[in-house]
Formats: sequence, C-alpha cells, structure tokens
Amino acid sequence: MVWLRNHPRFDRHVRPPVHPRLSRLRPALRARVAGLSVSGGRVGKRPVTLKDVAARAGVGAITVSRALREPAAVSAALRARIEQAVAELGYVANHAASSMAAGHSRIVPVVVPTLAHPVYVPFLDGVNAVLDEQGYQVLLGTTEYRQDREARLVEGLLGWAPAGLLLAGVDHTPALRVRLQALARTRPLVEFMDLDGEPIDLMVGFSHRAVGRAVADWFADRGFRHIAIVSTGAEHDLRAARRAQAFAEALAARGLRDDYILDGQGPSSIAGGGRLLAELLQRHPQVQAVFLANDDLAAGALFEAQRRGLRVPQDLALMGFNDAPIAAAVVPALSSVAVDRRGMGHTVATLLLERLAGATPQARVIDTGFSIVARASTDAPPRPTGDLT
Amino acid sequence: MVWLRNHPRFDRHVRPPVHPRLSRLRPALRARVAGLSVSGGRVGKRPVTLKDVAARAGVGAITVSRALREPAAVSAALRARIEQAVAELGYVANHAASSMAAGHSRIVPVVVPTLAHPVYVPFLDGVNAVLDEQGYQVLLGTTEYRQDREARLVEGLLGWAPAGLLLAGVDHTPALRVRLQALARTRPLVEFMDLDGEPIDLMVGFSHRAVGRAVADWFADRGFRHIAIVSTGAEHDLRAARRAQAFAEALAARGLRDDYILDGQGPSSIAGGGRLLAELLQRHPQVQAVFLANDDLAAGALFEAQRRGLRVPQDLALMGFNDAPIAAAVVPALSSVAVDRRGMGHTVATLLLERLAGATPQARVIDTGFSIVARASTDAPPRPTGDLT
DNA sequence: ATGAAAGCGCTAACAA
DNA sequence: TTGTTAGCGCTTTCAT
Repeated sequence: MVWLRNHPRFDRHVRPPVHPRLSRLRPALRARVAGLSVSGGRVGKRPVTLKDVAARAGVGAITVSRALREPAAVSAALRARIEQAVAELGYVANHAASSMAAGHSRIVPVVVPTLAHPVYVPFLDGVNAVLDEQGYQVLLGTTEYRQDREARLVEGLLGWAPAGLLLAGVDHTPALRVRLQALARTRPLVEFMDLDGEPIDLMVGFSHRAVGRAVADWFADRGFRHIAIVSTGAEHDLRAARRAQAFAEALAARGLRDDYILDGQGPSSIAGGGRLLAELLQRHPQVQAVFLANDDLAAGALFEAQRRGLRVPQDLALMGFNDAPIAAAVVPALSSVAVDRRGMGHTVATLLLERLAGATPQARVIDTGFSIVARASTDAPPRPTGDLT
Repeated sequence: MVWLRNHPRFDRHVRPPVHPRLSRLRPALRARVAGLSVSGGRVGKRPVTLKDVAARAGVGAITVSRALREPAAVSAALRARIEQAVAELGYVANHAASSMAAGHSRIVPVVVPTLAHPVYVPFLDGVNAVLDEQGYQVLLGTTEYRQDREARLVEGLLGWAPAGLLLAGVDHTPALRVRLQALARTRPLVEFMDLDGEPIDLMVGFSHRAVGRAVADWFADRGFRHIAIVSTGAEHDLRAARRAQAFAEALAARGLRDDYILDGQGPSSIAGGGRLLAELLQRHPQVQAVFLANDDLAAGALFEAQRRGLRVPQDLALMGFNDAPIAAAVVPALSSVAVDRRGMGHTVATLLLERLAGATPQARVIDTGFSIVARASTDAPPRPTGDLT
C-alpha cells in the first residue's frame, strides 16, 4: 500500500470496519458490545449504567439514583450495598442523561470579559473552589468586553440547562437582558463585580462609581488640585469608564478641574503605563496626582516618573487599582484600591448555592466594598503648582 | 401570618402550588405548559425544541438536526427555511439531549493545578479562544497539585462524555493512568506543559528537565561556580522539582557544587522571594547566581538584594522563570526563561481539534520549547568568591 | 436528500 | 422506603 502514502485517506483517521451484525446498533451501544467504554465504567468493559449498579445491588434503578443524590432517602442497608456496587463496577454517572431527565444540570457558567486581565482570575478561582466542593462544574466563557459576544455566548450556554448563571457586570444587550429576566424566574442569576445598575436577579460586587468618587475625594481632601485619571480601553471596559466619570463628577463638584482624563489603547501593561504617563505629563505638566486603572499601569507610571527624575510622591502622587502584589512590591510602594476578588467569588458562589438550596437570600444586592490602601506613593503633600485657582 | 416569621419555611423558597392538572407532568413539561422556559426558546413561551422548528419549517426533525450540524447535507432551500424558523422561534439546542443521543458532548475539560499560579491562565485563555471558536465549551478543573484530586475530578468530568480531555502534566495516579489509556482509545487526550514522561496519547509542552539543565549550563558557561536554585512548594509542583533536579545534575556533571537548592513553603509571591533569598544567603553567602522558580520570586529576591545593598548583577545574578511582565519592568530588568503559554494553549486546542476532525496528527509529542531571555540582572561576570575550587 | 423509528441513561411522579 | 412507568430532546440507523 506504499503507493497510497500520499493519498488523502492517509491523513485521516481510519476507522475500523463495523461488524455487520453490529452496524444497526447505535454507536454508544455498539461500543458497549465491542467492549469499549466511551465514558465512565470499568476499563475495557461496556459503560456501566445505573441499571447495572441496580442489578448488582439487587435493587431498582431509581433506588440507586436516589442513593446517589439524596442518601438520606434510602435505608442504610440498601445504601451500603449500592455504594459497594458502585465501587465494584466503577460506575460514573452520565451527566447528560441526568440533565435531560431532570431538566437542569449541575453546570454553572461563569462569564467574564477576559482572562488576560488578572482581576477575573482570583474571582474565578474563588467561585470554582466553592462550586467544585458542592459537585457543580464551572463552564468558562469570555466576552472580550463585547456585549454581542456575551449575548451569543450566554445563548449557547443556556443550552446546557445550567443550574445558575454568573455574569460579570451589568451591561448587557437589551435582548439578552430580557432573556435573562425570564431565566431568573427559574434559575439564580448573579451579576458580579459591579453594582452600578439595576439587578436582574442577584448582584454582588462594589460600585465603580463609588470608587471613582472616593479616590477623587481622597486626593482633594489632601489638598491636591490637579488630579488625573488614566486608563486603557475604557470604551470597552465600562467599569473603568464609570470610575472615570464619577471621578470627574466628584472633582467638578468641588470646583476642581475635571478634564485630566486620559484613556489609551492597547492592553493594560507596565509599558503602557509609562507611555500614558508621558502623554499625560506632556499635555498637563501641572498634574499633581494620578489615579490609574490598575496596578500594572501604575507601576509603569512610577517607572516612567523615575526615568524622568520625578520624585514619587513628592513631585507626583500615584494610585493604582486592585492592590495587586506588584503594588506593594515596587519602591516606593504604590497606594491602591483594594478589592477582595477571591472573596467576591466565594460570596457569589455561596449566594448561588443558597438560592439553589431554596433559601431566600437576605439581600438581592451585596456590596463587598473596597478600601483605599495608602502607601508611600501618595505619602506627601501636593507639589505647589504656582497657580492660585 | 406574622407569627410564622421565624418559622423555617420563611427561610426557604416557597414554591407556588402546582396545579393538580399539571402535577402528573414532569417538571420540564410542566414548565412548558405553564409558559416558563427552563433553557432556550422564546421568552415567556414554552422551550422551543427541534420538533417545533421542524414543524415551523415544514420538515422532519432529523432534517433540522442535520441542517444545524452539517449544513452541506441539506438542500439550500430547506436550509434557508430551517434557519429562518430557528431565528423566528429563538431555538437553542439542548446540549444534554444531543450529548446523550450522540454518546459524546462538545465539552472539553481543562485540568490545571491551580488558577492562583498565573502561568495556567494564559494557557487556559489560549485554549478557550480556539475551542470557543469551534463551538466547544471549556470545563474548568483545578487539582491544587494533588493527584488524588485530579483522579476524582477527571472521574467526574468523564460523566460529561467530553469530546476530549486536556490535562496539565504527566504525573497521574496509576489508576487514573489506566483509565486515561482506555479513554484515549476513543477520545483525544492531551497532556500539556510537560514533556518529561511517557505520553498517554498526545503531549504538548516543553521539558522542565531541559530548562533546569539549560540554565545551569548558561551560568556555568559564564564562569559562575556557586549557582543556586530556589522554589516554593516543589513537593507538589513536580515540574519545578524536575527543573531543580536536572539543574543539580548539570552542575554536578561539571564538577560544581550542586547543593544550593532551597525550596520554601507557601505561595510564590514577591514577599516570599525576599524571604527565600535572605535564607539562602544566610546559609550560603558565597552564592553568585540564583535561578528562581518564577518571576515573582525573582523580583522579590531582587528587592531583597537591594535592601541588603547587594548590587544586581555585579554582586548577585538573578534569573526568573516564565518571563512575566514584571521581569522586564523592574530595574534592573530580570533575565528569565520565556515560554509562550498562550501559544501552547493554541497548539493544544488545535491539536485536539485536528484529532476530533479525524486527522492523524504529524506528531504525538510537540515540543513548544523555551528560551533564556538575558537581561540586566545577569549581565555581569561572577563576583570573585575567593575560593579556588 | 429526506424521513420514520428507536433508544441513549436517567429522574419525576405516582403507586404500593 | 422502594418500585413502576413514562418520557426528557436529540441523533443514529436504515429505508425511501
């Protein structure tokens, strides 16, 4: 067959011919007879089903089902026999079958904008830790900050008849919002990371507007008058945009200039922070303090300031956001806004589980708050600017 | 009913009484009749099924199924009518039903040790980007570096009849290994991040032993003789342990001291890097160069060195691992070993898809390699140590 | 190219 | 406490 070496068939998986006697069987069945296990079951044997366990234990299938799902509902004697049969046969439940029969699954999709931005990872980790513990599976989805992608993604995710749904943020397409409202009548839905919107069902997070306001006030209270806010990709990251807007409003309310706002393109990187600070200082050399949208940007700004011979905090105060490890690590250490993302994940997952257990939660909206961690990078009075405004 | 306020029932979700006429229906059916959609379908109407679409389009259910899965197999005319019906009815496929009927799902579990360690996140992101594109769903699992957890986790995951399986590393319990070998006969399985083991099916990554060797040789070639390696949690992180082992072997092969090995407890943090360097220098002040298990540790070591008045690289050379952004950002910039994690994720997912498409991959093992990125933190000859060995 | 029939493995309802 | 019955929505096979 050497002459066939370049034949396309050689690039494809060659399936062994099916025995004619078996050909009219469905694939899963056929695999059973042929001794191949597609999922679960003892190796080299046909997949073990609930029925097999039931037969082995000498009980009805439904009793096995119950013993596995609500052990308390089955007598201890039977339970023991069933557990033994499960172990002996290496039974693994078929989740698809149980989802179909029950009308819902133990899948919980978690939809976040991106994994590239490190804030969602601890959150995801926190959610996963709690849900995994309770036998739920996290299905991952990323929107890349696109509402249309979110809508499509969620649409597909609903096909799993999920136990609940966890969505980052409050900004959804109108069509999705309607869909979610209907969903929330039968399944818990938690919007997280953001409190600046009308909850569809449950909501856990903090107000990005409150953060913007708090940081603006914090600097203003300390006598700063030229206070800037810097971010990247705020046209997509609506939470960053809300921080910036509330920031500007708070400054305006105090009669301070509110137009030191810079939003750049590209990812939020240390290098980007340097570039943005350079751009900001070129336009507005009088700026005394900068609130950056995350700690990478802030660290980059710090390094750029040092390259320019600007002293931080004496010549320029910097504050980051997220309180990532890098904030405490650089010299001078960066002030930052701390949010417990992993804890938020825990809270979200716990709330979901409570709801699934049938409890009516205390509150539909949980504010997990934030705090301003003041470090060396803001530990000096504002530099005199010469103007008298 | 005020007197019932503290009754347990008030803490539970009160389900509306089921209409007796409906009570003998199954829950999913009942929801349909009651006008509630559990998954998919138009809001406020009963869930739309394939049958509904078929009826609307005036074709058989199977034709709709085909039109959705292999459009080419259906005539253009019918396809158009079907697509219109799908859109009009807002049909969302029930994945559980299709998984059950087909015997396998479009779920791909990705099992990683942890999300707390940032290296797995870009990988996961890369996998997700490719699989999402093709309509596959990533199911997330974390082992916390525990083989027993991995075995249990995978066991449960198999209940989804996944399209394939992606596992970090080559270190599995013997029982799981047997199970996976059986699985691999029907589903593609990719072990990733590590090449130091016998592949069960497919394998993508790089050799951590090769990394350890390469870094040891790199320092030795440049005249360093007291070369240390520092990590945390190597008893769990077997990849870090392999790097250390090969590192020591390479030094020994050159007649250099191979016992400057320090492994600490706790998470790999910047602060931890400082503590570990302090400990290392206390024990072995003669050390000239240190290879740290990641860039956070390396940055922490750098800051600790600076606190002690040690010049990097003149007094102490430092090299990190992963080439994270922080490595390039600190001053002096840290040398590091670069690995394209996101690209690895792409490669893994692509390989999986090829296999699912029936192709026989070129190779069962793909080495994605690594490179040593030399920066300022190693840019000086070794400090004289006075000894003559 | 399209359809009819069968059944994937499990669980809800009801009965015993 | 346990079993019987029916059926979840889809895809496979085989026939047309």
